[in-house]
Amino acid sequence: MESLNNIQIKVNESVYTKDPSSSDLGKKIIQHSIELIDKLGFEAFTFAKLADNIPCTEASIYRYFENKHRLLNYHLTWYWTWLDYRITISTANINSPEERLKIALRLLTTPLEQESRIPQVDEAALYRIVIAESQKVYLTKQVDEENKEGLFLSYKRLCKKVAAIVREINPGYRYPTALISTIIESSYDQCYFAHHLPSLTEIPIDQVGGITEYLTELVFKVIKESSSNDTTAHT
Amino acid sequence: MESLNNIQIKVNESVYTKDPSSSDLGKKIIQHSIELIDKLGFEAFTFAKLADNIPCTEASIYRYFENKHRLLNYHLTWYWTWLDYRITISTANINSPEERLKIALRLLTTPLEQESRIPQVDEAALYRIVIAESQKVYLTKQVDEENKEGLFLSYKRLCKKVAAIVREINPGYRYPTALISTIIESSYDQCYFAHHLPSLTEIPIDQVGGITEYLTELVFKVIKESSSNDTTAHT
DNA sequence: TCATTACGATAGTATTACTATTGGCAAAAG
DNA sequence: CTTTTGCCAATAGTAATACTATCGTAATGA
Repeated sequence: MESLNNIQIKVNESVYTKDPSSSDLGKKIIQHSIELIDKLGFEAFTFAKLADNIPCTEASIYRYFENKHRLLNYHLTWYWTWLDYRITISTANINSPEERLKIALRLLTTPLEQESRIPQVDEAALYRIVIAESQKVYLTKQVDEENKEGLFLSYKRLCKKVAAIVREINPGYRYPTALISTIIESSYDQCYFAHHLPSLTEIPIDQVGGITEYLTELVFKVIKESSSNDTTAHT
Repeated sequence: MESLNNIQIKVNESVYTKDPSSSDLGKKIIQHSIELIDKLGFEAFTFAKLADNIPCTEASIYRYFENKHRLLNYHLTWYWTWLDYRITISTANINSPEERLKIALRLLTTPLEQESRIPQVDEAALYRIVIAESQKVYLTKQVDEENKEGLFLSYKRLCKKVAAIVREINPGYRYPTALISTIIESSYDQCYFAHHLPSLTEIPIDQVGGITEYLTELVFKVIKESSSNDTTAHT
């Protein structure tokens, strides 16, 4: 239950050059970069534009983050760490693994609202960044090195934690981690599709719990113990 | 069965400025860009480097494609159109919708090998591009405009076609299109994870049919008619 | 033969993604 | 009360990127 210590959401040191939570400028970088990445998209976002917005100099930003990729990683790491924390506190003291899984799935698949106890973070904007940009953080030629540096630990921890609940419910299911990583990615995909490519999904934008319902139903059907299984793939 | 006409795999006109299949240089652009994008990754790939490789001038490439995004779109459109075609011919004359779905899922989730009847296309490299870069084609700030231009029709057609089989098997299932788009994206994700972030999946790199097996089992469990359903999400 | 198209060659521009250096100011240390 | 240190602004500069524009010529085709 180590995530309970992270009330302030500490991000892995290898993500940044200098800890942005340690200074005023650092906090402004975080806050303004969320707004700007959300507004411009990650491709069009640059440190020069961010510096204009804060305002400060480009060079100062480079003292906190090696490049804009690391900054994106910071935001996602923060988000996944915070999710992990919320899942931990929401499932504590609940015995039924089915109930715990339902709670975890709801938290995993529900867009952030501005319920925020966390000040100065526009959580709705952060969630839009997660939806639209999160894959770009590992779909690069530097994945393997960055993985060695530990830049994806928060995501892995999150998957692992929820997969463990699946394993509790049905120890015989062969793909718990794959299932949970599938669910996380799908919740982002389906949310994006609902907004931009609606013919790829039945889930409407406005229906709040739509994605949660779709994916919760999916997970429970998939992990339910089946008497016999006639779906072996190869012909 | 219109896809049977596309034996040459025609790509939607709005993707390119000038049809690359109409000239030698165009074909070289296609062929060399597959190699280069695969080698460098889409971010580091530039028209200048492609021009050096072919060799030709940068300006000449701009006569075929407005920018590198459109070129990526071309490759993915080509791939999805070809997949659609292969699914069509492989499922023709098969009565059982279950059997047709299994075939479609196998084609959707299996990496391309160099079985190629299509000359001068490095299909293994193309498949690596699909895995690592396909999301980047719609995760941009220009999605909505590009969608209006019809740049994602091939993908939508593919989803729709397979979702129709799902609907045949279980007309009561509420999310056939969402399920298929989930499957397609997941097959790319899981393949990528297996290679670069193996702790996010149980599927090993070397096991050829692993992803197909995982996803086929998942789909059939999900669409199986269930007598009663106690997995409504909200607490 | 005349017009078109295809392409190469060359040139130029604004922006991006950095790196490097200098120097001021404020807080902590001696 | 100094001195050091760390933090940041200001300035400068660079190679690469993502284009756009113009001109000339060879081949194609009607």
